[in-house]
Amino acid sequence: MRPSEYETLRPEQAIDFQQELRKKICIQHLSTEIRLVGAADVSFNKYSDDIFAVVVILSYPDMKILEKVSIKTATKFPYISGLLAFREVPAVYDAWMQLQLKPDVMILDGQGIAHERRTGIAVHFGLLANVPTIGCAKSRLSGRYEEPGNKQFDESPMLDKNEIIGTALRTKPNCKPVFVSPGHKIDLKQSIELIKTCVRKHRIPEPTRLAHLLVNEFRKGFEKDSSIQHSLF
DNA sequence: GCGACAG
DNA sequence: ATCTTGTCGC
Repeated sequence: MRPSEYETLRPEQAIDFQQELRKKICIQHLSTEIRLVGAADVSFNKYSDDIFAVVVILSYPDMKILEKVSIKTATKFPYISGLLAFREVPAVYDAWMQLQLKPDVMILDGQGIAHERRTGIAVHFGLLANVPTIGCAKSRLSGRYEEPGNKQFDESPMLDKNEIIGTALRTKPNCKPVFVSPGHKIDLKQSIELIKTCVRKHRIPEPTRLAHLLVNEFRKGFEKDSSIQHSLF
């Protein structure tokens, strides 16, 4: 099924689709050298079906932006906890297809296998685009965990049904941890290491943080001011 | 039945 | 996620 058809699915059918995706999950060591890291984020306007998406490609571990693709489309699928991918992946995939550079690994804003059916947005996108992915979420969806220590890079495993599904990672002292879990074609240990390497001065790792800033900047460029909105893009 | 609930 | 100013902490 194509991403553009997701909006035709009812929640129950989306869950069935996830059960199929679950059979294809591939969590393994990534042996290729990582030189390019990508990140995606989406943004919305309240009460609107418009959805804005940005995918950025950064050099690794330098964290310099090498490419950016911004797109604006529409979404009918509502936000439902556990079914986030059906709302956001279509737009991210549109942007992905327009990239000149393809990253060695992509970071998605949300969970990887740290999901009730192990099919968070990072797993979903990784299988769709056939690219290694990591889920880096700002909050927990499923799984239990002990609060990690308060020193930088202290971590604590996320457990669900006797499985380690991710790690709560303290990227900055006195800041809430981020929740890291592998999505596709990479393992948890490598996922954590890559996220650590992408952290600079902020709680959120650079690729995701920049994608977030860029997509909001892109969205705001469409705000009411018909007189100049064309000259901006 | 009640509480939890990525973005 | 979005709506929003000042404000506390490093």
